[in-house]
Amino acid sequence: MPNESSSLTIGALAAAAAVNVETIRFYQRKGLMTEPKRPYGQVRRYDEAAVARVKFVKSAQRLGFSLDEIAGLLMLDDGTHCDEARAMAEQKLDNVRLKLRDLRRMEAVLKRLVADCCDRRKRISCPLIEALRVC
Amino acid sequence: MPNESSSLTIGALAAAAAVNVETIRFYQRKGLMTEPKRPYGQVRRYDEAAVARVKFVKSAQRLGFSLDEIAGLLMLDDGTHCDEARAMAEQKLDNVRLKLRDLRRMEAVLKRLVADCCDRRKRISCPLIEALRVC
DNA sequence: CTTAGAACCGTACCCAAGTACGGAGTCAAC
DNA sequence: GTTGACTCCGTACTTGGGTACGGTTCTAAG
Repeated sequence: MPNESSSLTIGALAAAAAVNVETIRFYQRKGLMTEPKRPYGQVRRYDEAAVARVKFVKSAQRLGFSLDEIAGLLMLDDGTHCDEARAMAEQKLDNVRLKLRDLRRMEAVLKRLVADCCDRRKRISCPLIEALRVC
Repeated sequence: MPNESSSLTIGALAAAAAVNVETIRFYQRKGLMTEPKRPYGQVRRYDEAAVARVKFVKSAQRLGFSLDEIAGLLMLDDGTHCDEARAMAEQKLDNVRLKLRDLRRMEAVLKRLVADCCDRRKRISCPLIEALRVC
């Protein structure tokens, strides 16, 4: 009984990555996951790399990347298409830095809001909207 | 002819905030914008605060907040419900800090990818997935 | 062997966040 | 006072990212 860690069924993979089984199948249809071989008859087996991949997709999504963009990011990773990969990475990097800039501003605003909120001596006007107006 | 800056039609508002007219109407239906009075017969007029509000919604969206969350953020702003506002702001702040952490990691990874990409002496393996695995 | 619980597969359905459409009303300019 | 652009409103459609369903096939345990 081959009980290597690299032998997860789709259900085990989904559980390990904390997503729905249907989500795995959806990602396969979208090309975000390759469908692995089927060493035991008709049932596919997945390894730890697949778990990492699904978790990566979920992380990148939380950062606001679309599945199409994530597919692009994942392609950077295969070693070939070096120039394209570099160009994409540079563009994503700009993208990420813009998000960072906005988020830092948001952090500052929320921090101030929390600090000043119930301090009625400092009457706050509208720091939230004000802070993001400069975009 | 009252040409005050606080007298935009919906079309002018949409243009000023760089969104579709339908989006403004959609936000009104969602309660993200209040429908203003109609000083000239049947046509609504908007002011600069409305422009700021729409831009705020768009900024917050880029940071990954949903429209429902943004509605919550905007309610923080009315001065009342101080305790709730504070609690929401604190929760959002945690939220924002998590995003910042992930994005910084992503920035580092992409930076390295750009630097190392075409340098075949340093054979990169899989920094992208690796970097976000720890979530 | 049988049989319960997965996996497989296609198709249908769902929600969020808009976008498009079409008919009716309004307004400013000519 | 008509024309053309704009507004209003309701309803329908679209896209992205899944979820659910239901019939069939596997597979492992009893």
